[in-house]
Amino acid sequence: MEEKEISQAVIRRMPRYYRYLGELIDDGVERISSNDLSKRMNVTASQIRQDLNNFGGFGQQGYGYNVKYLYEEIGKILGLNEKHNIIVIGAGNLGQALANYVKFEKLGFMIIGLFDVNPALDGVTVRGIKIHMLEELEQFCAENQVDIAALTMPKAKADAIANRLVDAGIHAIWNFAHVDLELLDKDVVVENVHLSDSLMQLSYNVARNKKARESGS
Amino acid sequence: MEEKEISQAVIRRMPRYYRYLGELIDDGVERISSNDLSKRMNVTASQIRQDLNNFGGFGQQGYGYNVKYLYEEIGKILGLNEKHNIIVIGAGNLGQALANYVKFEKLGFMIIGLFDVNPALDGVTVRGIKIHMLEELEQFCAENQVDIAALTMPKAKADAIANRLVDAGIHAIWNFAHVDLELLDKDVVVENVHLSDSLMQLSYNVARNKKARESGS
DNA sequence: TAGATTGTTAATCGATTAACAATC
DNA sequence: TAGATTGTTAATCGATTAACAATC
Repeated sequence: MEEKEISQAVIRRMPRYYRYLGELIDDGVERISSNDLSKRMNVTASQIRQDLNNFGGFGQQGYGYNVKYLYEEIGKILGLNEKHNIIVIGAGNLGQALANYVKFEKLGFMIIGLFDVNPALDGVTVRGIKIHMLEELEQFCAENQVDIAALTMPKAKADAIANRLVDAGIHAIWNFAHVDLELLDKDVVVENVHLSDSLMQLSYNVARNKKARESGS
Repeated sequence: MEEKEISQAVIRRMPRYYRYLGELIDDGVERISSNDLSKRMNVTASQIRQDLNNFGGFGQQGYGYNVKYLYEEIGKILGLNEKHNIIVIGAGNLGQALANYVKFEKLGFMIIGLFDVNPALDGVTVRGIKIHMLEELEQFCAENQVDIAALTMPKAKADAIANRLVDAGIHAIWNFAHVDLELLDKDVVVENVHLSDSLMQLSYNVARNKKARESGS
């Protein structure tokens, strides 16, 4: 039963394959070779074949890959064959933006509740999703199947709430707070979205690009 | 004048160093060794020294690094010594959430305008920032110094608008639309934030973790 | 000076690319 | 069957870690 660990570098690329395959389906393309796909996606055909073969042989020699089949298989790999219930902690702008984003539902990620400390938001709904007070968190988790918690509150509170969530039995955190969560319990998956980090990376590349433009040209 | 290219793997880590150094300053710490920092950040001391030495020698043998100095130098590397003006295309939930996020301003990223096609939003302000109609885009760019454009509109429109932005002289795009932008002009820096990709990566790890828990325990 | 810790070179590890035999 | 294209092994490349001489 030894499962070989697949690197996160590979995992990070899977959603992109999934997206391109979805577009191919929309375009009515039935099959595609790793070579053709590599040209569209700007990666090497080798990488595509290596990546996919981490999970099994989805293609056929002399034929290539069946687009629809591969799309579905990658969906399964990414866990999209099951529904995931999400709660959002922090019903500020970002939290409400997430609640309003219908795209996630199409992928099977259902936002089933928002939580905040601001009494003015108590009972307010966003696209039909109710905002609860934070103190109801544990009870809500006991009464509902919650798979993922998205953290959008200020970083000062993130650690404490993350640990409350873990205690309430949640094993997955989508962290938008600008901290590295310190979770004593190791059995938790954290995915960070650090917007300001991303903006700083862009800023670095802007400066570098500008420099190159000024000297290079 | 040959500039050695620094890998994006290194660049991606710089904002994290910057954040930890900021916290050390808040804690009143004056100096730190790569070894102590490595323990806090959960990386190797070797990596810290290698990363920093891409940009120069900021430390001192037998002493370590001066926290404040290193913080400022990394800030400069990331371009935070200059102000950056941002416009946001798409004044929906996400666009407005970005406009409301004061954190960016503290880092020198000023959002100076929002753009949308919805006439109902024309002239509305978000935290004092005005929403313009999309057709005013070119004129706005001509009259204002715009450094970065954040794209938060539906993906169908993203490519066309990205090219308009490039034509209007913008060299940096912070792309939240779920497409890979195809920009004919190569002199543009793009940073992607694909929230659903990130969610799918989390979903994969949830499934893997669950499997491990069920068999492993 | 002795001790500490950097900057940097060398060794290792992992990820990507190339090559090709297997096979549809 | 001949041609195409995969799955997979081998080669290369790049990134991370270890080691240590330089030096504060």
